[in-house]
Amino acid sequence: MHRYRSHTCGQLGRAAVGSAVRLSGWVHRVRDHGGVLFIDLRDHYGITQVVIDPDSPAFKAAEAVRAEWVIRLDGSVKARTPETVNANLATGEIEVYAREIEVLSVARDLPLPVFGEPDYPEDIRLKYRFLDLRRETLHANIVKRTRIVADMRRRMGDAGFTEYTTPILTASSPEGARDFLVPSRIHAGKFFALPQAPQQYKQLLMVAGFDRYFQIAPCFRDEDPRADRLPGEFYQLDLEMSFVTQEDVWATMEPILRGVFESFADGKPVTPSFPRIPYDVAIRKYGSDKPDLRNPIEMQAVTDHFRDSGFKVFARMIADNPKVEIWAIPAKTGGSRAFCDRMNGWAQSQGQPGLGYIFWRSENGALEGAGPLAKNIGPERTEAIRTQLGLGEGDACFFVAGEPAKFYKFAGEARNRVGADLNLTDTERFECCWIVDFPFFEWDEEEKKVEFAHNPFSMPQGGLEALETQDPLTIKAFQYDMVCNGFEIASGSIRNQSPELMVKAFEMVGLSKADVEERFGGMYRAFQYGAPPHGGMAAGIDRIVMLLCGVQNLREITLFPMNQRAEDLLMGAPSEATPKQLRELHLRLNLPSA
RNA sequence: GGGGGCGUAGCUCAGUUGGUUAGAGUGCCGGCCUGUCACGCCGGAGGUCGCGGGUUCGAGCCCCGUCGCUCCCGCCA
Repeated sequence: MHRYRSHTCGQLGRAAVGSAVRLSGWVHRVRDHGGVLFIDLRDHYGITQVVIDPDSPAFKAAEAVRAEWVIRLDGSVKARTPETVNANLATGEIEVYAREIEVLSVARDLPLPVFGEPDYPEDIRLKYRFLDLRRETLHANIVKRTRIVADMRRRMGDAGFTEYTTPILTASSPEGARDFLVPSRIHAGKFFALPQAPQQYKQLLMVAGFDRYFQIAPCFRDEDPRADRLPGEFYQLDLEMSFVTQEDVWATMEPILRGVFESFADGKPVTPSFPRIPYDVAIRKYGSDKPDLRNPIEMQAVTDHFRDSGFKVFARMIADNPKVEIWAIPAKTGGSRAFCDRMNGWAQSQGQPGLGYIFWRSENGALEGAGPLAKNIGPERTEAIRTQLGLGEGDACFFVAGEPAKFYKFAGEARNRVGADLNLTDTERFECCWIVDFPFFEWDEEEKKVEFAHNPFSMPQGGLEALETQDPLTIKAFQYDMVCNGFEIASGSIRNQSPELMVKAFEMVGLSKADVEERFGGMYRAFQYGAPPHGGMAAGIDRIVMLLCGVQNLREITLFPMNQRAEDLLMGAPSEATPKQLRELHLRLNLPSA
């Protein structure tokens, strides 16, 4: 018999009854009845109930074991009597009667219980991550994550992609996030940077003639964390294709990512065909470039109904500024004063003056719009708004006014809140879409100049001619995101591989040809020696796994995450360097004074 | 860098208007218990009320500062 086990703790069932087995695992739980004693033995695969009778030679040893000790035991499999079967356990039809127990490793008092998974402070969970990871939920999430990544690899391979690895020690990129720097010993005073993404490498791979690259790529950015953004490092399903239009990228990647979602959604429906929503439309309908389409609410402009109306606040805003619009957020089933007041209060807590509303009720058998706005604008205009939005008795509508560019974000949040509070948002599904036609440039209010809206690598729609003739702020890019349930899960573009076009685009944001050569020297050089048209995207693996595991925090799907302050409490990173290390790296510390 | 929330037993939390010896559940230790699977019953240990200062006859509670955790804004091409 094997030194440690003949079976795993998740393996034994009715078919094994009568056989002699050897199991090893952790003591999950002990139930000591004085006479008979039960041990739930746990390993990666499951839990098996072990029974130790008083006449068993193992009884004395069994009385001594404590939670999370590692033991090996020999025993025989017996069927449970019908009334003692545990339907909640995969092995619940049997139990193992132990005759010998060997303690392989004892455990001190636990700083973090495994059994029961009670809520524990984040710092203790991270310091004792090896215990935390034994807990069923987190353990299962990590396994699921690995299976999702394996599934992505398989689907990418099946679609003709090949995985190439790119350097981890690379050059600092001037655009984008803050880099992690690694000092060079050989080159005094110079630094490598960890890649924020393999963006330039994958484009160079296209120039080098490798078609259809992909990589499960580690990415490093030294930015402050969020619940959906880990500090330091994260992973992308990164890919690039040559001789493609954006239609080709969508047609290739949509089935792959839909397939991944369908395989791991636990039966929840996934959008069968992802709608393609232009950026401008998404902003107007949903107030966001990452709309949650589980929420059926679509906003509409109702500016004309308030023009010259009795509601002077809005009417005056419209008259004074041609950019002002009034947007309506229809709220089916929200037609109560309590709900409308609650939304109004929430808006004020968000720093807004308030949130105007109308709600419709039946008065003496007639449908009537209620609320201060309805009174001010009168029944005709109220009815016109109701008709436009398709609302009825028991429904409500909220209004935001101003320049859309300034309020759309708040409107989008209000839309989310209405959908959630009224249970209009169906949380038991995955609703995905493409957001397309992102603007190429945007207006930088602080610097008072045009700036790249996303990145300087994407191709402007209309090419050189558009750059030369069009109002820059109306130029779109071949730039797209994939969005699921309100999260941006992927982003990509058709790249600008023309040196002339790159220089022109940079000139428009106030940079010179020399700047292009300095910032993207390798790539700019490459584009002058036969660059294929190419494009691709990168999907955020951590966020996708988070969605599929149904958790709100990336630490629930990451093996060894850092805390909010970007420290690894288990390994004690970051840590101080020795004087010798610093000397070799030609570094001297200049610490902030306390 | 800025803002919000939290900080009382190992853990989750309660703690009245500022008033006697700061409690419960859980975990831990000991005892009892032959069918439990969140086993049950009895007992015990366990507290710098985050830390420092202030107000007060008296502070877990009020005030000021500070530290830690967390969420958000900035940031994240």
